[in-house]
Amino acid sequence: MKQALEQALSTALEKLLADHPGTQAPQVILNRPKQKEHGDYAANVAMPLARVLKQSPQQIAARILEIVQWPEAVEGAEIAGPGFINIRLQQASEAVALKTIIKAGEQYGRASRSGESEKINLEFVSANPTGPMHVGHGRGAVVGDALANVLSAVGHDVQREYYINDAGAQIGVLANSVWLRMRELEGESISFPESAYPGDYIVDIARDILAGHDYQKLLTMDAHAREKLIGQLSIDANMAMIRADLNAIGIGFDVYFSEQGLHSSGSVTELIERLQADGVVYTGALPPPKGKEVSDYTPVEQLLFRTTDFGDDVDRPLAKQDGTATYFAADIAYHFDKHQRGFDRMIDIWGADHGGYVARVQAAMKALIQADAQPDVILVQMVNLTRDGKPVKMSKRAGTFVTLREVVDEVGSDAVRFNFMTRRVESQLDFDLEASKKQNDENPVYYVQYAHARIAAILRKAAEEGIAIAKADDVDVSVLTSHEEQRLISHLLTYPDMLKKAASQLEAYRVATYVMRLAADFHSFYHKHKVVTEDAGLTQARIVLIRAVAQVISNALSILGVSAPERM
RNA sequence: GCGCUCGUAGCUCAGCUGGAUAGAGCAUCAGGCUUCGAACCUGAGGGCCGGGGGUUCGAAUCCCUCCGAGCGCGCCA
Repeated sequence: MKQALEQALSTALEKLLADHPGTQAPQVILNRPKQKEHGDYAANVAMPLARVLKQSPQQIAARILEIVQWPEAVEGAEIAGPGFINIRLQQASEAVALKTIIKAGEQYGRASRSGESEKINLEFVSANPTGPMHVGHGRGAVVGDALANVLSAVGHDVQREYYINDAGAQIGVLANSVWLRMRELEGESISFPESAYPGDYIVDIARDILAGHDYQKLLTMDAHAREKLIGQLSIDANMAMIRADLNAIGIGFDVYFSEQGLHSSGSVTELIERLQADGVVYTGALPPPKGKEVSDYTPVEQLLFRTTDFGDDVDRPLAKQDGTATYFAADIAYHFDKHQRGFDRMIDIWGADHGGYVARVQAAMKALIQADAQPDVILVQMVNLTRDGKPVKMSKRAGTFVTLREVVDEVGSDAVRFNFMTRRVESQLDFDLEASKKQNDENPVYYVQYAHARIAAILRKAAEEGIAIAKADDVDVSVLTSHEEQRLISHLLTYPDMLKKAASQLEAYRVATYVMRLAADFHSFYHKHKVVTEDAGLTQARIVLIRAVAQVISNALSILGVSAPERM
């Protein structure tokens, strides 16, 4: 319907502008007015034309209305306010679309692959394999997974990828921490250094390794080889834990990509050579950092990438003083690798604390590819964990660190996932453990699920009453004329557009706000109107309506990774 | 000091590629269950959209500036 109206207006505009050669017809975008008096759809096309045509928007709108050939369902259109064209549709003319929703089922709102489909690589979470994930990682995970669902839903081919930072100094720290705990478990008295990882999970890993390996042999083996072995075993253990924790909120990946692999395969060295050949690398010393007190600053000659030529603030080191590659060097190699794998587009979801990193990666890719190959980076702001409104103090060292797994175990996957999706990623998020456990107004996830369960209950009731649910095609839905019914119908019809917008803007939270509003509309309808009544025709029509509502709620929740229960 | 993000009702947030009277939940107050699930609904009060300037027919939305908060700023990842 919307498309038909836009088409009609576009055609009218073309005719109108035939008298004005050279003027570009503005794109017709219809929206749903907030107020019922403003009709079912509104167009503002006349207003931007006012300046070009040197006529008042009202005059132009009047001309358009003279020319336009509306589709049959249009009852009337009038000019209002500063020049809006408000379109009224015939009573209940949109209700027939309910049948399409029911027929499409889980597919409603989804688009299949088309010429516009892109092959997208979406990298998210990528938590270091040195310990458990915290709630901030959880937010990134939930946002990333939902975004992947949104992008797939509109027809893109999405690969979910996890970059494992299994290289660098932190792995040495991890190996050392585990080794110290192993020795402690074997009876040695160890003073645990501050630089080591303190968590209990380190002890667990140590115990597991001892169970599978001969301690005496480990003691006597070459220290370097031992560190490598224990490091790898510890990474594997942590990754298994991370994967299990992600699984607990229903998240999995298509690809786990190892940073270590980039080093061992020579990709990092090759990349640095490539950059050297391009002449964007030099040896030099960086100026001291600004605004941060560095007492022992000593300039160091190192291999620098001239990222300032590509939009960065300062040049960035590719190699450390000892000659080994920096994390940055590996990360460029990683992004280059993704590009070589043939993706049309890559999206990275990072925590806000990595914000300072965006410019250099994009600069690097610009230097390397000389095309539009920069990743879209989505920065997810912090999560402030509270309990009854009071901040939960977290300190890794004091052992009061709250992990994502603990939160999920306490409040449940659905509540965690939905609450993480109710805000834009740019906004910091307060997550209250107690409020998220409450099954009441403070917790939107149950509000939405309740609407779904309520519809299931009505359908059960109808079945008890012996009402056979008619095929949607055989039902006359034109009787759904009340305000509440019309509202629900028009809201249901915007679902595909909402999804498209969420995809194009990379804003999956729109699905959550959408489904909350839909649930609200349903609850209002429920209180005003009975579905199962004496009037058999009306009953069938309303059953079609609520089935469509349940379907869309279920589809939306599925994208968010939240269950749509029949009973609660 | 510089960069990124944010600032909207008492609280938490939508609305931001400019459009009509700025919305929702919580909290407060007043109502609603003999009737399909009250984990719900209806109504009321509550706003210099952080301050100021600009762009224009029109600004919460765009630009500049100031204030405030978070994050980041050498050879960690």
